[in-house]
Amino acid sequence: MPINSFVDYPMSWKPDRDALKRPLYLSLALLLEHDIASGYLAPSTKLPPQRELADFLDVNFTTITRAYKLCELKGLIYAVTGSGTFVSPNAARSITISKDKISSECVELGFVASFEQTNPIVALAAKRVMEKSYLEQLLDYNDPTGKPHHKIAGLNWMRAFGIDADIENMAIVSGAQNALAITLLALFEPGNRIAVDIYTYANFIEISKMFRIQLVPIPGDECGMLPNELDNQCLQLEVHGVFLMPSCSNPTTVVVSKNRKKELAAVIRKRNLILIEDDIYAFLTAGFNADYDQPMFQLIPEQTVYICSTSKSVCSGLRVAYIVFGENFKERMIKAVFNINVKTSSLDAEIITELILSGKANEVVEEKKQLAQSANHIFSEFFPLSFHTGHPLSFYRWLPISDNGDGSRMESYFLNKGIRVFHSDRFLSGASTQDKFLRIALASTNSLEELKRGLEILKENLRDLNMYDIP
Amino acid sequence: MPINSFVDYPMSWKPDRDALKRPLYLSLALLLEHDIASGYLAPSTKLPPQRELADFLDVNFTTITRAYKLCELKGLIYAVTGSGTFVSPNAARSITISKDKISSECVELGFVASFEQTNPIVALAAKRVMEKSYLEQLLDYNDPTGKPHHKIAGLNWMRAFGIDADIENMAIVSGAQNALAITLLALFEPGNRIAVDIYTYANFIEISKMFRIQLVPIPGDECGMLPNELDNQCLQLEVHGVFLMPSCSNPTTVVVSKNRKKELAAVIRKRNLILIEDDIYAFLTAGFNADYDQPMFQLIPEQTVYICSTSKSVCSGLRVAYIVFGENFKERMIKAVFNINVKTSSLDAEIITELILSGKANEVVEEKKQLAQSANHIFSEFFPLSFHTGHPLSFYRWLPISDNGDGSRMESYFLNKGIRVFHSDRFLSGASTQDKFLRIALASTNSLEELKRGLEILKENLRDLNMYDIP
DNA sequence: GGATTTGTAGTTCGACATTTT
DNA sequence: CAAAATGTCGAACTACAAATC
Repeated sequence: MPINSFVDYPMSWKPDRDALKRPLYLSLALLLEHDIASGYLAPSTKLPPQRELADFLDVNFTTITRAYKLCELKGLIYAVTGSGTFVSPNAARSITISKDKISSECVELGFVASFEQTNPIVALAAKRVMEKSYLEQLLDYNDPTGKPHHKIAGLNWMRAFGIDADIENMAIVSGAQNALAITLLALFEPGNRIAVDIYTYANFIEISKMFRIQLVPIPGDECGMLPNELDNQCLQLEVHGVFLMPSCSNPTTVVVSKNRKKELAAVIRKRNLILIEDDIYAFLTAGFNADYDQPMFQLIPEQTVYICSTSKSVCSGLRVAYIVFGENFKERMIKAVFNINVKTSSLDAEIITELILSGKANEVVEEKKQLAQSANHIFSEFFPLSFHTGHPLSFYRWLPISDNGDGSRMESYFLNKGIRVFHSDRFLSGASTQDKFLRIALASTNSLEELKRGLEILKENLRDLNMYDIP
Repeated sequence: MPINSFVDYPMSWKPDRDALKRPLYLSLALLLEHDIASGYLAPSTKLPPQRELADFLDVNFTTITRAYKLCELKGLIYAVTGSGTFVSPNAARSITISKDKISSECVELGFVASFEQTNPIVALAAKRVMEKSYLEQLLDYNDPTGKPHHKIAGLNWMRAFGIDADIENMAIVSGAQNALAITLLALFEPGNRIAVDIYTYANFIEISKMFRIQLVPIPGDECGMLPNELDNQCLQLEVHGVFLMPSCSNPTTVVVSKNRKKELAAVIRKRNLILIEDDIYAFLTAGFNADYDQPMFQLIPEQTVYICSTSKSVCSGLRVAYIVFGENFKERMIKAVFNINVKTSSLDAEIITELILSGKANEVVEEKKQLAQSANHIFSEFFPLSFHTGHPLSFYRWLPISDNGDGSRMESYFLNKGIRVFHSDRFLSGASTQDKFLRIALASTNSLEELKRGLEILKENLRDLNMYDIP
């Protein structure tokens, strides 16, 4: 195609030449950002190639590179060498998932909570903590990375998952999300790249955007991310890290197999990547899954930040997570903990510690597992997916649908029908795919009865929309 | 001076030509970083001008610009157009201030705590909270920016300082440092500039470094930052924000006067800056200082993030701070709260709320003020500085010393003598100054007796060193 | 106060790698 | 498998702004 073809084949985006001010690259980036935000450029639209747009605007093509790069860092577009530059699937809206207020009529199948029915046990432990003679010592600035006895309890807790570490190599922080923020700030720089599953934790996508870290989507199979694909991407781009949730990937429910962990660890070692291992669902997998051996941290401790939150396993409202890291990350991690938190409330940590040491935490876990089993059973009755290979106790399910429409419109549709669900578009780390899914939270209703009501609505509407064609 | 003068007048830094790999700019930056970290290039060393070094290495001078820029973003060096490029005073070490373990023999006059003697009152409130019938509701994922009744209590609390806002325009986060991290992530980008006092909060310097935000030091007088100087800097550079602690600047104890607030607000409005108003010491100033009127937030609400932590006023171990922001920052701020915290423990917020609503928080404040008055009185007996113009109840004092040595060596010296103090170098936002100080924490000893012991050691040693020549 | 020194910022150039055709 | 399309990255060029002398 000749370079001047834009007369015959109109470019998908023709910025107004006269609207451009100097500096050109900035002005151009702002124009592009505006046209994406306003919806004028729809997700997945292919933008003009750098050279073509440069020719049209009569500037050097690397000026376009710069403008595109700015927008790419903001997560608005993504570029593939050889193919072109495209508007991101999630460009126009925030995909942050949090417990927003929704109508109380509405059944929550979107945000994943953690069977809050077990909280009375936690409340009891909180009361016991208040009887402690050393209560006042929990109220000062000391021990910013956590009181020693809190850390030891944490190590005890994680030993069940196979973690073997020293209290010097860990810190207590305010939940998994907080741990991710600390890790990204401590070990990565703006412009760095982190490899992730094609569908990955939506809040990780969002926080990466905020920190200007680019995600590199890596294909996977039913055993997790494919080591070869990871290795290939590292050859092609400079990749600095990998983010994985091996015990139960969010949103796909994939469990990384023992062998796959070893293969992935080998690539990570070879390519000298930093592994962020979010093992929030370790309690569901260790001791349950026959194939489970140990976290990846144990395979490559010097290159791993292991994150173990108690918000799914014990209690979501007490913001306590453990971070475990190798010696070479220690200084940077601890500095980031200071800079983001100063410290985490020792009171919350004390309650979790009390639960762990008294054995009540295990009771809670058992009860949550029971509830998860029941919930998954209910789900399977509504949607008997013969090919479900994910975690059998997952707190959410990944439901394939046939759909070509807009993800957010679909979510609104269901919201109107009385249930909240999340469309797979929210979880896309890169380009759009053919296959579409809904993530259905099983752990967020007040009762299993309510869950059934929600799934009933879901099934009916999927039938009506002709989107669920599996028997 | 001819360009080739490096033969006659040796350059302060002559990187090994052969050690350079491609990419040149990166390799050069790493070399420079190494030579600074190793101490080979001492703080305040003037580096060769870009063109001179370029000539020496036979590359274009903008390649040097790039290498220098990289190091500047890391806070290792700073550049002044017309004057040259210099190694930062704090380049080689981290200045993060946190409550590290120090020998129990040692008197803590470095880290500023908050008269932890009042914590029994807080412990009582914690116990009362556990009796609440709605305890379990504090343990779930709901209300990520804070429960409505917690927010209302926060607004009540801040009303005493002159804050008038809506619960929609605030969030509860985990302490002031956490609030700063959230604000920087939400409203600034890497490479942005924030104006600060020449001596400013050390942890703000550190966190800005981590977020790759550059600080622009602005001179001030006994009423705070000078509006003209701020205005001038905005003319010269693109400045995006200002960081101020108007009620009692850390470390200088300067209180920004009513009029100065207005003048500064005018410049901030004119230059369209974002004001980060860290008002952690509002409780010491509002209702005490006759000149006090209201926070700067009230003057320019649409351009301000107001941060009000309870860790100095009520309890340091409960990590609770309120952030108040205008409508145009709301969306970005709330998103950042999700991405860094998900939420702050409602249990901690409930205890603070209980303290506020029961009036006990005010009791705590009164007790801390009493202690602060006594501590300041003791300090003045040891060091009768006639010219002390700062806050009379400040939790720390800013002691001028005559010294030309290395700040960290001086700190070690005192540590060996049995006290921890912080040298003014830690608080430098830019180039070194002539005047040197020590920041002496008054609120961190277990008793006023211990404070006296510490000040005794301090005074003796300053005399021995001939650094304290004021009667 | 004008020339010089020094740093900043936007743009262009060229070599190169990958993907598509 | 070669050619074309497309994006990436390091380096150079140029205009300019501020500080110094």
